[in-house]
Amino acid sequence: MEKLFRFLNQLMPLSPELKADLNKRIYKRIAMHGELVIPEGKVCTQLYFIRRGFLRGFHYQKGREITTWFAFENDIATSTYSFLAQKIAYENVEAIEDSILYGINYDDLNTIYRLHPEFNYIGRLLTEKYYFDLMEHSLSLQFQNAKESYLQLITDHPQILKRASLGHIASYLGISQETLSRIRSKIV
Amino acid sequence: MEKLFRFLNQLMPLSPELKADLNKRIYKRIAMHGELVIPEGKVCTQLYFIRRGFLRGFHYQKGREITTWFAFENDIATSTYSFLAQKIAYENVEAIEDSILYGINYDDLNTIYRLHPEFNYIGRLLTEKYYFDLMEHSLSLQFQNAKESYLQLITDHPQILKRASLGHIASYLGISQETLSRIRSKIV
DNA sequence: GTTTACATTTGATAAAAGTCAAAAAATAAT
DNA sequence: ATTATTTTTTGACTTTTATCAAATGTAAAC
Repeated sequence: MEKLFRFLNQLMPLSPELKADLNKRIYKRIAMHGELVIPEGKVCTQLYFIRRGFLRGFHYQKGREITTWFAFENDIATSTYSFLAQKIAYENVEAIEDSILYGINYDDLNTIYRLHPEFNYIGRLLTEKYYFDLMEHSLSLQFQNAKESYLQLITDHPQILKRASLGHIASYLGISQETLSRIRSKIV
Repeated sequence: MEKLFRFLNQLMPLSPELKADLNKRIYKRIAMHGELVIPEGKVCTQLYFIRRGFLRGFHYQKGREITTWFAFENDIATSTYSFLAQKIAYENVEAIEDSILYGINYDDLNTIYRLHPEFNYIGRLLTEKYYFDLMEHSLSLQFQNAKESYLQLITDHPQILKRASLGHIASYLGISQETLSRIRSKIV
């Protein structure tokens, strides 16, 4: 848990009381490779900090899996829309490597926000960070062709390339797996 | 300004002091149709609430304009990445209808956040809202074809359809203007 | 080491979307 | 109203990407 506090502390110094209140409510969870950390179909109540490992968010569209994000060490992961809006999730979260997570549930997090209004600053900052990430992904989808998107992924997110499967990467880039395979063969 | 306070108040009741501090720092700006409200190439220091009108965000890619968002009455608009990260803007904001805006500058907004930590809650809430909007747009770009994206725009954002030009809408959907025109002719 | 399961590549073909150029339609300016 | 300007549509053609099917490669399980 030390690593989570270091992470939060670098965003904003945490008071001892805030630290204690967080400590009381955060729990540890292990997720093995292939494990569905958050399932679709019900309201997602858990938010996770990734201490170690690799997760992805995906959902089904016309019978196929669409991966919409990847998350690593020091990232926050949840079924975002469902967690924030407290509506039924259509998004699944899966561990694609053995992972160690620190979790907090929705009500507990809101209790923290209520008891420590300054914690909203961290909430705002993290939401902004993930907004930027999404913006980057979205721009790549909007005006780049398959090859350009792939090249950008190579330079901006080599981690994803190394650790995710071709199929997951392809759907993340909004292209078919065959197209990605062909692009890759031409580049190397 | 009454309308802005009503908007904020419905997110969280504003204390009289907060209201006064906002009042001191918020100014009014008129932007005419075609006016560049925020230009690229320098750090964006202004955030606007749209009292009335219609704006779009766009940037240039391979010599062409790419529209990434539209914003209406009761929306917040700025060159998002530049404003939040205080980095050089690559995004322009243009009024595509005569508009009335309420603005605040970056330092003043942060003064508000400092003097009134609870205002971070509103900041978090609004960031989350725009995160959802972006997510919706991004998903549409990722796994829908041109026709599906257009049909979704018709049902989800008829306002955009009515008020934006074909070229703007096409680039927003990530397709060429000719393709959009052909799709439209087949549907009607 | 062989079998089984799963992931990736390759080939042939079809569908979707882009490009360039010109015509038509809609708006704005005089 | 007429002209000028901008926006939208249409046509011919090219490029990109998807799809389906099969082959190959890789890794785990027995």
